Amino acid sequence: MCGALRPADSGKKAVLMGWVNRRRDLGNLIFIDIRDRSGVTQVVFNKERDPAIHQKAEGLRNEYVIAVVGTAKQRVPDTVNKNIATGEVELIAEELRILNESKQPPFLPSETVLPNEEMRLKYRYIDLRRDTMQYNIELRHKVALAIRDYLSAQGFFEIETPFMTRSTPEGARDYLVPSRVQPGSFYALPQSPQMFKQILMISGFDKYFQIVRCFRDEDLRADRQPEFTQIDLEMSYPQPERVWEVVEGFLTAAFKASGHEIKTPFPRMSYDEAMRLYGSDKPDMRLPAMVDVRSAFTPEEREKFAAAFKVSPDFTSLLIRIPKAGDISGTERRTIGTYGAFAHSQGTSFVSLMSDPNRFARDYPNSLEPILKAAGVEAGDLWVLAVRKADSRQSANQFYQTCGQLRLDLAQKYAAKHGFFAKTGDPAKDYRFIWVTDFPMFEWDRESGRWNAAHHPFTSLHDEDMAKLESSFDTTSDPKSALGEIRALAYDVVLNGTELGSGSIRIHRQDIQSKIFRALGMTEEEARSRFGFFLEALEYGTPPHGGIALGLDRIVMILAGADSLREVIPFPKTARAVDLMVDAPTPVSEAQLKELGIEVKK
RNA sequence: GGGGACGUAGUUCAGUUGGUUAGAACGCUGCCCUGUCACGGCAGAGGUCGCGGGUUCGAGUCCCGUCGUCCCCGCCA
Repeated sequence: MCGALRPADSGKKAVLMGWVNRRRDLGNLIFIDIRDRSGVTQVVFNKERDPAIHQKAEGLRNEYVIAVVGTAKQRVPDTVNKNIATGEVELIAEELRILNESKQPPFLPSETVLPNEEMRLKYRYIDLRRDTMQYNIELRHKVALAIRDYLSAQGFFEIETPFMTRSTPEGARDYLVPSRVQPGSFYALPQSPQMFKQILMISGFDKYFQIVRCFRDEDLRADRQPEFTQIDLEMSYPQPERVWEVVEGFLTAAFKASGHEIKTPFPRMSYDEAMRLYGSDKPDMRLPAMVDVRSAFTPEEREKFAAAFKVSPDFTSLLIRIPKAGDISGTERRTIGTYGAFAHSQGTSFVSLMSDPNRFARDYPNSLEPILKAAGVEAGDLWVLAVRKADSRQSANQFYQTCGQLRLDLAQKYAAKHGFFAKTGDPAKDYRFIWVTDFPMFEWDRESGRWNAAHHPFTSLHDEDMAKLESSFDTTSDPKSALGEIRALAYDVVLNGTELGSGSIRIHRQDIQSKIFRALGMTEEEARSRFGFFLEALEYGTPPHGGIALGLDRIVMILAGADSLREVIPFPKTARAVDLMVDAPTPVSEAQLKELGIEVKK
């Protein structure tokens, strides 16, 4: 391998095969860096020593594939290259074979500046030759392997489930596959193997996992691809804590595989708390929480503030703190709230911001100190007070969420100053995990005017909330229904503000499952027609069970320090869900369509 | 569906107030060079300024449309 030679090998014969990474032609002396996935080695062609082979080497160009036979030699001290692992040796070429030539590539893998992503994706095979991509793909392999090994050792079976299955209720849009044998009918690609893994529990495979591709036809983001890989698992008879333990176990193994020792158990926080403190159900714990400072106002100044901002006297006032943002000009301060997700979410329309410390000190001199103290503000920190406009129809949670977005926008803008997103080498700081628990069971869907399952309709609820469920059947089309207060036995694992995975304890009794469908405004007949097979299965002795699924791509992305899933997926799709290399999707022939009984509207 | 950024040589970019022949670096071609390692030196080739339309005496530059890539909102049980 091209990255393997060491001083101890000097004098040995070696055969290296790989690409010409760089050539340095000094005339009678030619150096070639030969590269494969393991690294690079310098090969020397000396005209004096061997004119024939030297002449052949003159014809070498970037990205030619060659085989070199030679003798490894320790370099003399002042010619050592400390930048590469093989820098203390070189290969004295004795035989050179050109295995294949290369056209001039649109860009070179050895180039330090990246071409734009369109180019990288179109010529992905060249892009993947680059060090970082080779590293990321290797990392992905190691992480997946570590997880497989861990789960297998814990008694989990990896079991495959169908890709061609039936369209699932609710959730994301399905990718559909037309049936030729039954024209007009379609398979759907799984958004997740949810029902199959529950069926596996009913089938007695009490510990299941699968590293499996899932498909969702929704718009893409940097951390969302239409096909992505989940670490999916399910087990019988667990408390949530047991599921968390398994996840913490395989994440420990996965992080160890990439050289990081993480600490378990992860901290836990309820959904309500996460919303109040971070304005998000996936809090980024690397940054300070938001603090409600309303009680730190003096009574008089609270009145004054409420009047000035036209809010009721018991207003919620969140202080968002960005540490060490340093001096910020008035002009810059006025742009707060005009960029990023906060502006996009129309936060400015119902959230008022106060971000001028001088003005605040002037108008509320007696409250300043207690407020800054309550929020832990230190010199050099940027802080913004956010209050909800009185006439707003937005819910308290929407207010928290919007403030949470502002918190992230600001943190991103001043990342270079506070440095909380930079890797320190200390896993306890670099990787802030948290379990978010007790999600709401249902969420109101304004468009369809009914309640939806927040997680999915097979999620269990807290025993104590059962009464609320049973008393709410008359209010299933009321946005103020008590359904909104029911807590699910659902949990997310979050890392640095990214949702890694989501799971729950499932419903294992048919009578409770029916009640959930009723709450979702579904009649018995509708439920039967949509997943009758599943309801029937529940009636044949279903053990209590629960599980979770984690995004492998996201885990690897964070470990790789990448900003996009495309850096850890060999063949990803663009924001318009196009594969630029193979040019998919494409129209298909009339004949193909006809066979499937499909007519395309133009 | 909506908002924003970008699109100039093979690649990464610069291109002033609209003004004569559109530049640089890397890559490419040729020549020189025996210790380079992002080798160096000399010479050279390489451009439908994404595409279409408009304004203008004159458009890479201004306007409209369109296509593509990226980021975000909506969406993502």
